[in-house]
Amino acid sequence: MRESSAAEARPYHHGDLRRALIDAASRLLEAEGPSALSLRAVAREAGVSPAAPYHHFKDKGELLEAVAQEGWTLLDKALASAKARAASPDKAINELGVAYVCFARENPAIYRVMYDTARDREDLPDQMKGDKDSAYCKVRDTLVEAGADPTDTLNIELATTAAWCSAHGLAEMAGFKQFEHLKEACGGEVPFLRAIFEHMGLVSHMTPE
Amino acid sequence: MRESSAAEARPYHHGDLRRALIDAASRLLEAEGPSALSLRAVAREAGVSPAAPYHHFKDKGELLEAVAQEGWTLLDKALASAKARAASPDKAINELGVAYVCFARENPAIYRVMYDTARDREDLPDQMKGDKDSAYCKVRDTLVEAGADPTDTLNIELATTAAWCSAHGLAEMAGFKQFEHLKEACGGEVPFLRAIFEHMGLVSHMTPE
DNA sequence: ATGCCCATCTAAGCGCTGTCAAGATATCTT
DNA sequence: AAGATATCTTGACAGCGCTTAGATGGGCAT
Repeated sequence: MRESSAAEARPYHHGDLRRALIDAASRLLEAEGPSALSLRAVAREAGVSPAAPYHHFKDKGELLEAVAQEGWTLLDKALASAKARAASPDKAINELGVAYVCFARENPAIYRVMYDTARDREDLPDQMKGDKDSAYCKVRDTLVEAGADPTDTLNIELATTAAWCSAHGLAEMAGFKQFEHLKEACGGEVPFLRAIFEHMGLVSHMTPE
Repeated sequence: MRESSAAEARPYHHGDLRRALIDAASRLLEAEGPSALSLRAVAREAGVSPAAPYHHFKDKGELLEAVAQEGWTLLDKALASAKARAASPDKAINELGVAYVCFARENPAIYRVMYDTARDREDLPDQMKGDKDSAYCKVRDTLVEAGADPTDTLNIELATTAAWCSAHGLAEMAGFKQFEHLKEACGGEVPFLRAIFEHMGLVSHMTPE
């Protein structure tokens, strides 16, 4: 009776059906889109009966939450490597933003699931907001490194929130074809994103000029 | 054979089932949430058989598109009256932003449907982007009135897009309970929104200082 | 090694869904 | 008055999420 730990190490019949289901769901999700994903299809993809998933997840929502968790982990990695790549601290925020949007654009289905499950609970996962080196804290620390006053916590939190919301809004809208001509005028999608983030002026309001 | 015009004036049996279905859908949507909305429930609410809606809409998606259309019209009105209320041009953009987010927070279900249907087609409705006095143009004009150079069209479009994305991101995230303490610290939801928009600095980058 | 326990998986079924085809009914046109 | 046509209903199909009951087989105590 040691399956109370976070992840069952070695289930019985299938090997690791929980893992297989999450993978199958991610696969179908990115292939068919979030609205087309059914629990039965996931079971089919994993080669088990339609009722099998219910021994590993309370319901469909819980499976999606597990998929979303994976997504937040991936996003965390993407942001970490973007921050490592950034040349100077005051350019790092916009680079984080670009990396954020690129992640969302490259994994549209999982990105959608991440926010859909979060909104259902009106609660962002700890992974994003709570942990010491979460994505949120990465943004906040970057703002401080860029010159924001670390003692003015309200202002820092507001700025971090502003940055996050901007990136999320851009991530959701960058796919609309109305912006195609703007992307071309900027010379590609990434330059377009950079230009938008510069317009948002996320740093200038934090530094004591 | 004059039903080819935008809205059937006076259909046969029901009176105006198309209208009644849209209203019923809006009602159920705001009451039960987007995920709980079924076409059959809409028909039930309108007092007709489950197949009746198919004489007015190709499928469920087309009904939702009609509901979304109503939403864009409502949003347009909200933004127009916010702009009329604004004291000075350089404060108007942030006021538009606050009004935008308030609309989304007061009509969460319809707001979701607006963007869900738009994303399905990767295409925003003309009502938002195309028309001469659409919501998009309202934001752009406000930026010009606040001092942006109207001849630099690329810059204006980027700034308008940046503003729109920021507002949309904020609208989607303002519901998360992680931000409750920030709202309290700011003295309410609207002051919180104002503070965030100020951090986004949407105007400062447009005016030639 | 045997036998029990229980986790895992399957089979079958419930009520729901979106959608369609066929038929009934009311309105418009002539 | 009669035919055409738009509207609405009935009945059906496949698929969905989820539940219950039963089959299967690995882990563990004896």
